[in-house]
Parts: sequence; structure tokens; C-alpha cells
Amino acid sequence: MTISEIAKLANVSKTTVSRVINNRPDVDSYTRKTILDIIEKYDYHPNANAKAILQKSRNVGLIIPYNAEFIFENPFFVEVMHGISTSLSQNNYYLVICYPHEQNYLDIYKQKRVDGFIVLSPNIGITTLLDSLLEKNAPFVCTARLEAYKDLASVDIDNRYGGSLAAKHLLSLGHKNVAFIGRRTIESTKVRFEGFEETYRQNGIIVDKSLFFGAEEATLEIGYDMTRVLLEKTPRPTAIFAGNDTLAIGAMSACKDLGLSVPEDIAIIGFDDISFASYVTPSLTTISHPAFKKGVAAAEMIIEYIESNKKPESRTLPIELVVRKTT
Amino acid sequence: MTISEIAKLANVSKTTVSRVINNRPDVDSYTRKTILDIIEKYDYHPNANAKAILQKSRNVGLIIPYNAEFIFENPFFVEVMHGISTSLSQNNYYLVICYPHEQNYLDIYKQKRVDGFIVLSPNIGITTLLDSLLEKNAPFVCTARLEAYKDLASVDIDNRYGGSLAAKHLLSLGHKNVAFIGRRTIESTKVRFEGFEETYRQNGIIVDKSLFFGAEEATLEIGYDMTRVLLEKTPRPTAIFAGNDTLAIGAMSACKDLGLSVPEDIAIIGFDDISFASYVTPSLTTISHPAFKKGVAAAEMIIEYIESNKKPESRTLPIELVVRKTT
DNA sequence: ATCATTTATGTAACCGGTTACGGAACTGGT
DNA sequence: ACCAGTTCCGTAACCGGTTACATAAATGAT
Repeated sequence: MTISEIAKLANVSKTTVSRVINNRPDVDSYTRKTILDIIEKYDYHPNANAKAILQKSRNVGLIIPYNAEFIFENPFFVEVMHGISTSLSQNNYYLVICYPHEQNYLDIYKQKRVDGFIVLSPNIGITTLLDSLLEKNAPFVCTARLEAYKDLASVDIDNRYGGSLAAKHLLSLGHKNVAFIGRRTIESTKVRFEGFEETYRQNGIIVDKSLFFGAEEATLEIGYDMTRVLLEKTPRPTAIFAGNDTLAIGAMSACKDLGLSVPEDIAIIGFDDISFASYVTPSLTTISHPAFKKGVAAAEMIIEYIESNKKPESRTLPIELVVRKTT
Repeated sequence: MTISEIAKLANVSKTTVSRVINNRPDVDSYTRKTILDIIEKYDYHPNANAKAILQKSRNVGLIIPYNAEFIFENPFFVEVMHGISTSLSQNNYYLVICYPHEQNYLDIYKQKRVDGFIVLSPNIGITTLLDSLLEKNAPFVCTARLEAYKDLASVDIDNRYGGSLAAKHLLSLGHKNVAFIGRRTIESTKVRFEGFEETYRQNGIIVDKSLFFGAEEATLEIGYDMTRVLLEKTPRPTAIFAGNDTLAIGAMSACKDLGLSVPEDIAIIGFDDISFASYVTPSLTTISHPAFKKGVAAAEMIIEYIESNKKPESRTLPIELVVRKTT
């Protein structure tokens, strides 16, 4: 079924059918009904590709920077994706997953497969990607802020404040010798640690920099491994602040294997409040991070960007401390 | 940049440029080089939408049946998705996420947005979806088998055998009074239980049907709740076989809250071997389920289906028992 | 030298839509 | 009765590609 066939059946021109499909006013109500009935009867759906030649594709690309393996292992990112696709879907947009091998994300844009992008939590290592998107004037929205790219449209939380929340909590429990594990390559982790350290400093305690453990990625395994090394330090830290919950859960596993009990021997606090955080044993104290809402916001923003061709305002989402049993 | 502009610059016709783009043989090597240089110079990429009017879109839709919330909470499905998108991406296909509200997945197909679908682990409740895909002759591949739809192209494991592996393991540890928790609405769960029960029966033990707990979805929370109820039964079961790891981890949390220690007071065995299974404490005994490979297979199969227009052979992937600390 | 074949390229129609423009028929105000 | 403004609809060009067909030039066989 094509628009021409419908037109023939309705004894009108393609133009009139097009007008009906696109809900334009200047069609007689009787004619409109006739055409709509035929469309309904033959279950006609206009070819999206033909449409997209002259208009938008209504596709949004999700760029998964760096190694997708690590993204998918972290339920936090998955929840962001869920928010994105839910919101896009409700607005009649479609999400296309892009693995950016080489520069194919740009090809995808130049091919007009997508109208814009959401960049999943960009880190400092992907400046090439961001620069080329900027150069091509591709609309895109990031689900994390980057200091070096202040002007980008982004949705994020206040990571510094998150770090300070963790610090205040551990301070209130009397922890003076604390360690931090996190992903070195990502700016949010860095800022979380800065906020953490700052708060300790304001309370007269200098966090030992040698207890800042950074890794390339944030997986369960890496959280485990870092913690094994970390806990051999003397004096042994009494608390660990993990850059995210995945690392924290890896850390908990390491404590268990070392015969240390949480929170008696060592306290652990995570970040993100993924669903597993409530169900590991003991349940994990963490900082909430509204992943789904972040995704929804990113989707709304990119749609606004695409449709108005104007960069939307960045947004900051609220967070809070969630006290459970690991502290 | 369009094909006509490139043609003008190269002093040839659109046709010749088209031939070069599509790597057809009948172009003089000098002409070809000239055109390729211009394409390179202007960074031209053919419009995918125009292409897709006459050819394929190279998009594959991922249908997430039932509630996406529960899908995304389960790392197993996420890993399948990862396998799918990795493989599609390597073959120059693109993954489009489809939330099937109402019948929009069909619209997407009729609009020619996608060439075919992968249906993520269909269950018995989505016969309408499957029937309409069949009716429209849409190519699709399922990441789970359904008895009622034997003829569909699918990739799956031998769930019955998985259940028997779990049973044999628990039997070897002397567990006679065992419970099962699982998702009622999904066939794989049912078959896992059947295999489990069968093996017990072959060993002269009848599994108490009242200890088969079924729920609508398989979340951490539901695993927790079911286990709380389950463990009030007298005599208390000495082992729980969970339909998947997410439920198992929820169950472990419930045991902890009830003051029961795993595996001393109660053994737990899961299914799928998600990454968290190794890192919860104690680490979870489970049945491996090659999620990534399943995704890769599904992607390969749908590409074969689309390109050959012939339904590919179904595949069965190997599994094995992974013994850890909960049994 | 002639003719058949191959090679290289172009012309024009087509795919399934949208849209600028024009014009006929109807409406209403004076 | 006349003119201006609406309302409704069609014609034809266009979007950015592909493709059936034609043709000119080069090649090779006899």
C-alpha cells in the first residue's frame, strides 16, 4: 500500500491523502472521512523512509562511549537507558543503539538515520567524539556534565554534593581513616571524591591520597580486586567510599573473602542506589541517583533540541543519602 | 552533499556515482578513483532513508514484550541485548528498541523502519504479538522457545536439562525437602521446574507442589517476598531452586533477614549465572546461561532471515552447573 | 576490414512520500 | 450583481537515491 494507491481508491490526488495523513486543516470533512476509512481498511502506514527524506527520521541515537561491556554490567546505566527509551517511545521517537567503533556514529548522522544523539555519561577520554559531534552541528545531549565542555546540554546530579553527603555520613559515624575506590577515567567519580575530601578537610581530617584507588573501569571484579589490595594497607581503613554501587558490591565480596565483616570491621558506602543495593547482604548504604528520571530528562531534552533546533537548558537532578546496613 | 552534487563535481552521472558507492564492477578504475576521492574529500555519506525506499533499512527492532521495567532489572536480559547489539553493529545493522505499546511494533514494520525483529524471550502471554507478526510475514527470531510455536526461529538453551542439573546437584547434597520459586508467566521457568521435578521423581522423591511459588514477574523484591512466605512453611525446606539469579539474590536477602544462614540453614541455587552471582555473599551456585552468545546468535539469525528471506534453523546453546558457596 | 562482443557511461523512469503554486467553487459583504 | 476572500483540491516538481535500458567506444575474432 502506498499513498498513490490510497489516492486512487479514494478518487483524489496524492496531495489530498498526504494532507489527511498529516492532519492538515484544509480538507473537506467528508473527503477526510472517506480517506481515513480507506486507510483504516487497508491498514496503510506511510513509509517512514520516504518521509524522512524530506523531514525528520524520528530516530535518536544512543551513543555508548567506551567499552559497552562495562556499561551493560552496570545496572545504573541500564536504568538510564530504560528511562530514555520509555520517554522517547511515548513521544513517538525511536531509540537506535550506536556502538561508536571508529567514527561510525557520525556516519549514522550523516546518513540521516538519526536526528540527534544522547551520549551516555561521556568521560574525559572521548573528546574526539564530542568535538566531531560539535563540528558537525549534530544535536546531542549528555547524561553527565564535563568541566571541559561546560556549554553542552546535559542532565546530571551534583556529584560534589553527593561526595559531601557520603563524607558527612561517615564522619558522623566516627570514621577517620577512609579509602576511596573509583573509576579513574570518569569525571563524575573525580568530583565525587573531591566533594568527599573537601568535607573531610573542612572537618580537620586530611584524606590519605594513597588510599584513593582508581581503575580503568567500574566492574564488580575490579571493585573486588581493588579492595583486596586496599585492605592490606596498615593501618587498615575503617570505611570505603565506592564511586558506584557496582564497585561497592565487589568490595563487599572482597571483605567477606578476607574474613572481615561489614559494617563491624569495615563500613562501605556506594553511589547510585541500584536495585541490587537493597538486596545484597548486608544491604548497601548509598547515595540515590535518579537513573530513570535522568533518562527521561535526556530524552525530553534531545526532542526539544531536535524540534526547536535550539540547545535546551541543562538540568540538575536531586539526590539524597540512603542509609542501610553497610555503615 | 547528495549523489547529484558528487556527480556534478566528478563530471559524471548519478548512475556512475551510485555504481561506485555500491561497489559495482562496471566502472573504469580511473573514474572510480576520481569519484572516491571526491566522496572522501566532501565526506559524503549516502542518505540511508532514500536508500531504504528501494532497499532494506538495515534496522532490526528489538521487541521487549511485557513490562520493560522487569526486563531491565534483570542483568541476564541486558547481557542478551548486549550480544545482539554487538553482533548487529559488526554487520552494519542497527538496533532499534521497540516498546510494544498497543500494536506499534507492527506499525514500525509497516512503516519500513525495520527489516525484522528479535523478540526478547517471549512468554505464553504474548500470542497476539507473535500471531500478528506471523500474519504480516515479518521476519523475526525469538530468544526463547515456546512449545505452542514450535516452528518459530529461536535460540535457546535446554531448560529441562538445566532443571535436572540443579536437581542432581541438590540431591547429591542430600536435600529432600526443596522449594521452587519462579515466574509463573514464562515457559522457560515452567520447563526448568519440570526438569527439576522429573529428576527428583526419578530418584524416588516427589517434590511438594505447594512449595512451587509462582509470581508474575522475576524481580529482586518478588524473590525476597516469595521467600519470606515460603520459609514459614513447616517443615521448612532445606533448599530453594530459583528460576533465575535475580530471584535467587532476592531470596538470599530474605534468608538473611530471617536470621537463616546460607548454605548452612538453607541452600540456594539460581539460574543464568549473571555477573552479580559471583559477587553476592556468599557467591551463588547457579546454572550458566550464555546470554551474550544467545544475543549474538539471535542477531546472526535475524540477519540471515532478512537477507535470504528464509527462516533460519533454531539453535540450542550449551549450559552447565556452576557450583559456588550457596549450596 | 568487418562484425560481434565487451566495457563504460548516460538517460530517464521510478521509489513513496512532500510541497509550492494555481485555480475552481463557494461564501459573504456592499 | 460584483468582487474579495475562503475553502478545497489537483498538477507537477522535488527529495536523494536505484535501476532498466540504450548507446558509444574499445576490443577481439576472423
